[in-house]
Amino acid sequence: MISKKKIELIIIEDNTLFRKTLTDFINLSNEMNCSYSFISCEDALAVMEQEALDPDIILLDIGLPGMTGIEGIVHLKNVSPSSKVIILTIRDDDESIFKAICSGASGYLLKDSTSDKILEAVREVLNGGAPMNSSIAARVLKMFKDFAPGQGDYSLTKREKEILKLLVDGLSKNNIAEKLFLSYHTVDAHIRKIYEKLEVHSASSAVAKALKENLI
Amino acid sequence: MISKKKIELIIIEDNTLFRKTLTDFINLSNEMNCSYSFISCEDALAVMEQEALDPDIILLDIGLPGMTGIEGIVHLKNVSPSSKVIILTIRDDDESIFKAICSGASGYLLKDSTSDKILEAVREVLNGGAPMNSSIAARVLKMFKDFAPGQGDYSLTKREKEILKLLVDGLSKNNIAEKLFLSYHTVDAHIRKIYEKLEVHSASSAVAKALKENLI
DNA sequence: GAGAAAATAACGTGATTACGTTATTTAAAT
DNA sequence: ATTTAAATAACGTAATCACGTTATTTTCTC
Repeated sequence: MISKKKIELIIIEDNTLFRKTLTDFINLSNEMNCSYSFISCEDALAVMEQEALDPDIILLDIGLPGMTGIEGIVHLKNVSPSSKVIILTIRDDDESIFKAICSGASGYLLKDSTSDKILEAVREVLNGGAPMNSSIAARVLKMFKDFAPGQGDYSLTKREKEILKLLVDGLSKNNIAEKLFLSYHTVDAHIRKIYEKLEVHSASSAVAKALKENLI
Repeated sequence: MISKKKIELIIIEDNTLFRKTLTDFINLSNEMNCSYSFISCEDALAVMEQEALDPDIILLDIGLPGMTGIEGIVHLKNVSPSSKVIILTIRDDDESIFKAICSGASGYLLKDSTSDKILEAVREVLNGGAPMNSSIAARVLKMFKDFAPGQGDYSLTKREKEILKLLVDGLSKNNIAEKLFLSYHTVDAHIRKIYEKLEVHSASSAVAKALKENLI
């Protein structure tokens, strides 16, 4: 039999039953291996540093004694940059999801996921995917939409957009004129049109509107 | 046998083979029904309006003759507001994903998904989830992170942040002075400090930096 | 091919800004 | 208790800006 290198996991989870069950399940498969599991990020970090662990995947709970899993992500990625983190938690509030994603989690599963789903998620992450429960995905989409700037359309022309872009970059009218090989007056005229269309009266406001509503 | 109301689907897809195969597969299940399928949004909209169709789910391709699926979402939601749209496409570029989400898609599947996955996705959407391939989810997360502002810290003081906020709102120095019951000179001094800390030389640049890096 | 919109350019002026420089009074930090 | 940082304020000036007004050329669009 050809021996293929197993996927190395570590689990950080304070619920002993859940941790043991999951660890056992993983070790039953012959494609994955979990030799280390911890009840806190602090423990995990200490051992990982000492033993130079570099797991493929870290399954991470959020509600942990000591630092939260979310705080832990950054530290874990520090001692083991190539590890991918999959959050495995009961928390499905927007803030947890948001922070986990922003801290660099590669997946986000709820604890009611079946063990099979969890193993599948591990495979997906290693394939560049970002597995998550569809209810989590729904929240992410909602937050995403909320962030996603209200693509207002002020029917700016190409030139106007170009000049607005340069305003956003902090250039003065003279700078812009130079850069575009235009007369100062032309740039001035364009900027007036921009102000008119955006209903503003200063470069700052135009820049603010451009950035807030993604006009560029 | 108790007859339960079936989930009503419509499919908008210009590839005939794919459309027929999927329609047949759906109709084989006894929980879903697809009596209408179309090759373009225009066709779908016309019939839906005329026959007052109100499907639970619309499976929608992006690359269609006439208007794109993405453009179609808004119109479809218009004639049938309660319908949920699941995008079913080969396109996995950021722009398509972004626009689809912003237009109100409830799910985003690639065409290489199995028929079973598609039916599962339909159920998930009706349960409030947002099914998507994990590769799509990964891109969404990436975009999400990119949006999620890089909380740069320029150690602005409370007052400086307050004034920066007002600059973003488009107020002039005099306006700000009035608003905060300060002398013009004080505001001027604060703004200079802000410029120094942000390493900029104009209000526009400060505003741009503030918005890009969420300093306020 | 006529009309509309966009892009180009000019002149002037009062308002506003950016910045050099200096200084006093609180409020933290050590 | 003393240094440090923050908040307040002032004067002056050259540069820049916002905006009223007008005008030509180029490029769409119907």
